[in-house]
Amino acid sequence: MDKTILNHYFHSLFPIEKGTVEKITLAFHYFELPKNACLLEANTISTETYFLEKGYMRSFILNEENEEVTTQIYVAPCFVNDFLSFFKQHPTKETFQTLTNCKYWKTGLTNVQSNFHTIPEFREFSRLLLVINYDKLNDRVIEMASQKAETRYLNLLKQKPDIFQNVSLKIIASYLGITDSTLSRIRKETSKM
Amino acid sequence: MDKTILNHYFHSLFPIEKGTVEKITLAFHYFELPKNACLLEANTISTETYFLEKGYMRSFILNEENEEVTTQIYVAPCFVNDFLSFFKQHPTKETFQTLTNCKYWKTGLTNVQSNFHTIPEFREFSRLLLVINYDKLNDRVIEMASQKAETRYLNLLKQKPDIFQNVSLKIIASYLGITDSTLSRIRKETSKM
DNA sequence: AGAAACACTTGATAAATGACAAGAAATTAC
DNA sequence: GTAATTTCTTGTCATTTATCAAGTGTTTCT
Repeated sequence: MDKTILNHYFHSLFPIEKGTVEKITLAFHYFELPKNACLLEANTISTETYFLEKGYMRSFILNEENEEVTTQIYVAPCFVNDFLSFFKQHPTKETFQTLTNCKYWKTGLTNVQSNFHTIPEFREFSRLLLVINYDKLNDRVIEMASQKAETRYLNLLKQKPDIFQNVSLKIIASYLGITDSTLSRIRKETSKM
Repeated sequence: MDKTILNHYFHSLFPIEKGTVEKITLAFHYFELPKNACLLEANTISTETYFLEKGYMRSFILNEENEEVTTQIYVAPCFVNDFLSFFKQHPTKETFQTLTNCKYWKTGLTNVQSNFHTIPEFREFSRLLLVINYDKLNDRVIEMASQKAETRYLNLLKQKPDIFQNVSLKIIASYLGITDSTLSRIRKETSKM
């Protein structure tokens, strides 16, 4: 199997020698999931870390009214993780679900731990992955707290335009923290501009 | 200087042998700041990591209208960091400011890096610190996207009751993503219940 | 002590968004 | 290919929250 995209992702985030990257990705295994499949279910413990090579997916939780609240939309290529569940071996709060057919690479916690403690570059990479994800989430909190729905929509449209061709508006709306009716109206308004 | 609280914080997050913790905190230095002082200014590069031993502080950004948006409220004891700025040596987006007199321990990036690469338990601790902070932020995004202001206020009141005695309502309001007038009305309403 | 700045509340009104329901359009299933 | 299901839009109306402005009380500064 061709690990070009996976290997390149490591390179792009932190400069690692080619041989070292290959050593790191040696224990990554390929698999695929069809559309609307479940990668990781709520209330289970995440035992693997996933690299999404191709496709779109999301994570969501159920609120008190049993409505699905989309917490994240993932666009390949990227790592997909419930960090707390994986590293602390806690049950997940969220469910991870494919939105299109998806291609993945996965590896287990044992392998991650072994690499983390023996390969300095992998340590740096791991930390950077967390730091970058933290920063993105922080930006999203700021946006949620200080921008109105229309601005958040326009930002998303600019940052991840392709999700609008691959993810239902209902899911995008719940990711933006609004109802699908409101998103529909916002789209109508902004398309005039 | 007494590093009891600092050392204990390491223990509480991840089980580390006493001697190892003392080795880790050896290069942490004590300092204090008065109320309304600036710990870390926007557009500078964070060169140190901070442990807040006592006091209250916040981070904030300026939005387009030059209004301060509080991004985080910190209650001792906890680590206070701009992760991206510190680990990637990028300029900060946020300003970190004391809200009361504060007591800190700090150490530089060189020391963190040295510990990270030589002390396995410190690596685990560092990752856990990031993971836990990521998870908290994630919970906040979910709350912002799915709960109304009154619910968010009541949750905050339950989780960090003491900030209401130590932080101005204006700052708490902007942390909740609402105006101070709205917070004032919510408090009036909920106090009747 | 007095002035200035700040924090908090409250009123009136407007804007943003949600709730619910119905219908059209697209997709999926058999 | 048709029925069933889901997605998206739109209308009406209710709720939530913002805006602006005024007034009171509190802190800070000199």
